[in-house]
Amino acid sequence: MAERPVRVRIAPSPTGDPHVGTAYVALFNYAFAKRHNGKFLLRIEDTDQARAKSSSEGQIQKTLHWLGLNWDEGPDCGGDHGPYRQSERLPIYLKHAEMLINSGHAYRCFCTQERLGDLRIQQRQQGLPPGYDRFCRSLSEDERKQKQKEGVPFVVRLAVPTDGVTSFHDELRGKVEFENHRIDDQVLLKSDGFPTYHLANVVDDYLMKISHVIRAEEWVSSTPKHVLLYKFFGWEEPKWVHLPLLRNADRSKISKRKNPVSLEYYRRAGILPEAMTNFLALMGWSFGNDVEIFSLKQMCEKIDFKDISLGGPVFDLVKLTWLNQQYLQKLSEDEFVRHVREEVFSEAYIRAIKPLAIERIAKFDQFVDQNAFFFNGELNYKGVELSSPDPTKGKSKAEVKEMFKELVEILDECYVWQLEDLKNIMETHRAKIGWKPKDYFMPVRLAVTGRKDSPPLTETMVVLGREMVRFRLRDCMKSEAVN
RNA sequence: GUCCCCAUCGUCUAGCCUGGCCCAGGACACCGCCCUUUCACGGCGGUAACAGGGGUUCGAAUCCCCUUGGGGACGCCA
Repeated sequence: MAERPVRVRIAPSPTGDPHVGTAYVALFNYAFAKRHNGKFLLRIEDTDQARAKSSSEGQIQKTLHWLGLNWDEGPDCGGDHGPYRQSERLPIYLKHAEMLINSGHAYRCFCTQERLGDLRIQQRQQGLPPGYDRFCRSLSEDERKQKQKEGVPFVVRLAVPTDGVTSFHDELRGKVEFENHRIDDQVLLKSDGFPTYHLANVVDDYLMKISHVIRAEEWVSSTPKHVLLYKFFGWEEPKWVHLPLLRNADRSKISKRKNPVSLEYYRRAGILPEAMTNFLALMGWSFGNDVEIFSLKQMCEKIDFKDISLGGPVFDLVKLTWLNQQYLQKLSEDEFVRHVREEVFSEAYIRAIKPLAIERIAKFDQFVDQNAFFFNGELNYKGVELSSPDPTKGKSKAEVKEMFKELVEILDECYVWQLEDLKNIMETHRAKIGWKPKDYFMPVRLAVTGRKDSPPLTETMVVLGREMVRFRLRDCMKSEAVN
């Protein structure tokens, strides 16, 4: 097998905020491309119509640029293998799905969501692994034609061989094998005509001449489906590289419930991009010779899969902070001033604060003290009274904590961070649990601002931003104020 | 539950492939000392790990097997 030119990609799905996991995988792809004089592409996987968010793609681009992970081909800059947005490639997937149907490697499935749901419940009850029972695979030609004529909605499924073994070589782990009878007949084309990840990803990787698929470990178990697709299309497989998964402190897969995962949060918190990429590089990879502080460029010169360890690394804010300090200390005076001006006291931010602050100050020298919480990251909740010591007059610590827990979860699902929506959300929540406004809003105010005398709460939350508000509520829940 | 992956200090890791140089090295955190009119930075030192059990071998953190533990996947999400 001749060595192909290195072409790798980061293929984020534009749902929600750009994620540290995306940056992590992007970093290794980028470094590997640079190391081998290859190309690094950005491809937007927006095939989930329900979850795709229009603002997200721009955020992803902005954030990757912030980190210095610039791509050679992508939706903004083009390239020879575009378009680089999957929603613009629909006919391609349709054509390939048809190719598979015609070659007998895929089939139309007319089963309803209800039937599939029932099937799953049944299988779970019987202790069987959930999966499609291949009902439609044995439909006769006439039955199939009849259903199509009637216009019954259908999906296209992969016809996985019922016996044999599918294996692949993972560059990090070696040979990984799966018995075919355990592989589900994966949906390739949804009933809305959009492809699933599996089809779109394989087709695009092939058409975009991707040489190495460097992605997170969560994909290992679906790789055999991808291998099968390459085989059925008669295409040469890429090299497979599955990076370890970033973890929460409890070692579960990193999640927004247990960690700030939004890159935007880290940027706002004053983490320098150099520190972030350096830190991410340390997750699973080591530079060698006990060197811990190195630039992206240095990493690009040295990256090698053999230096990646496979234990899932815990994303440790403390070490990130220390690393950031190292970079911060080395900033020149000009860089320092620029950063403080543009990131900490940016004009836009001060303008946003102005209407909230103006009523509460008589002299400018009061501005900083009154509004410090707009510029701080974590707050100190020591001695903050969120609850009432007298249970007849207010809520207990436990009640406040429970309320925060609920609110945080509501806020987690809140993708539009806008005044009216937020007001409604919180008012609805308050009404639902039947708390008096004072009992409800004061603890939230204290958690979010650290003080009783703040500007209007919801307005303040809007200015602080979703990530900071979520972070502070969570942080407060860990403090002695509610425990 | 089923399949797959993983396993060195609390955390990130070096060493493992090519057994001996390892009673296991570095970093973060923590503790102590020094510097210092404070704090921080910095310097020096310390506590702390080869998950367990079997093999193989003169010799195992390193190779093999089992157990245990952790994680991931099992969606018309990616």
